[in-house]
Amino acid sequence: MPIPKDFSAFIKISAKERALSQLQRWIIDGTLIPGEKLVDTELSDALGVSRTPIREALQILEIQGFVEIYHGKETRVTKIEKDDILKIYPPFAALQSLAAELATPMISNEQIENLKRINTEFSLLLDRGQPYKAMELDEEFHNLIVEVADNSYISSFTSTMQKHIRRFKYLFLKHVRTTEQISVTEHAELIAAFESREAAKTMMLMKQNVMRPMWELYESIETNSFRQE
Amino acid sequence: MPIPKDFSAFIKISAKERALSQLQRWIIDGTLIPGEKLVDTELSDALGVSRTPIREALQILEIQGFVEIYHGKETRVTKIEKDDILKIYPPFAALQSLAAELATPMISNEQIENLKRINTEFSLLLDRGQPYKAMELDEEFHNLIVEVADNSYISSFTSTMQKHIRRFKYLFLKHVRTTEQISVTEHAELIAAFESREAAKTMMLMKQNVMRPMWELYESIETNSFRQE
DNA sequence: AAACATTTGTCCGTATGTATA
DNA sequence: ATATACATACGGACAAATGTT
Repeated sequence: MPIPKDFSAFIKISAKERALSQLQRWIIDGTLIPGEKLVDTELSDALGVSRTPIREALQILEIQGFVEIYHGKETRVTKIEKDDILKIYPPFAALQSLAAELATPMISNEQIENLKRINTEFSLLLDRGQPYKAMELDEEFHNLIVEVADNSYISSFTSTMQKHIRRFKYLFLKHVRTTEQISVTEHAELIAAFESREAAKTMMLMKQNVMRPMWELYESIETNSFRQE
Repeated sequence: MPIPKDFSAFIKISAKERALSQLQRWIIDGTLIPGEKLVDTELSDALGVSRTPIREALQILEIQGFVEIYHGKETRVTKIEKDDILKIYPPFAALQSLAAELATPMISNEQIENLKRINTEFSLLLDRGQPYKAMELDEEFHNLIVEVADNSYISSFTSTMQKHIRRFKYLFLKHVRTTEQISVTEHAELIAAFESREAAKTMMLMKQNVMRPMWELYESIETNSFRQE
């Protein structure tokens, strides 16, 4: 029996990849706090790999905007403040809206069924009071649309932006209480617009669905209510 | 006399930065052709640095979408085909349009004068038959607006997209004959909309000014008229 | 199938640069 | 101003993985 060589369960993940995703997780969930100094020798001890993959991971994190490397001096987790939310959301919304536009003529019935399934699950998790899980389903909903849009430039950028948004929620909200049931309704409207193939409508609804939480978040945050070096 | 330590002329550029910008240049101008295999030892010889900064540069180029690293196997310059132009422009236009919207209430009279100056120069270069120089001025025009929008997420993404577009032009057009005089007019209309602070109009005009060249380019290219491995 | 050649991935020592006493 | 401590940047050697003969 022929076994495919790179069957996903057996893909070997490199030390660099491990370091990258671990550091990313730590920065997003606040284990590594904004402004914290990162020393590669310490990180390499902590993660059990040498300094090289750590450094490579840090370079990538710098490009993604999660750390700042002061040439020859030091490396720190990027700071973040309340008003940053106003900078992150608009470009994210613009590309999500574009993704919706591009997806409108492309989306299959099967994929629409999938969106419905995700939205039902999303609603259920909100009812059950599982906001973290619900957030993940919301992300899944949006990512499926990006996938349908089939544009690697959009997907790579939105994936990074989504991580920044997630970090923001983790840092500023003790309990992620985003996206109330109104989002479920918006999703349903969006799905209906996909079904009737109204691109202008999907664009508008998508923009709304992304931007509304921005204002809710912004107003629910007291200034300086967050940990920082 | 006190000499500022980091006066720009004396800033030391790291080996990684040099390698990155050189490789980027080579990929954009077609010295390194699509699909070409990149061996880090060869590159380190060619650039006179060790493998470490080369590898770091390649990681960044991978994120930017200029090379593909096949884990443990090989690294190649990304391929590109005629239809890619249809994927690159829309997200670029979406963010440029957003930048215009954000810049509209922020732009100063001085910055508007600057746009006019750039557009005049741009027009002059087109008349003189200097399309490369003209392209640079066009980029300057758009970059100034992005700068005014003051959003690092937008600027980092658009900067990468602009490089992809430039690469596209270098690979597919023997003589960059982009942006005829119609673009000068569009810029002038855009400037007028900035002056009257009409955000909806600047958005629309910006989108048009970015997307029109896409179609012109697309139709001026015969299929498979480009070098590739 | 197995040894080889090639290239990438990782480790770690050292040089360089920066900040502090 | 000089020396010292510290962290990063770079280099070169070794290990692991892949493809080939």
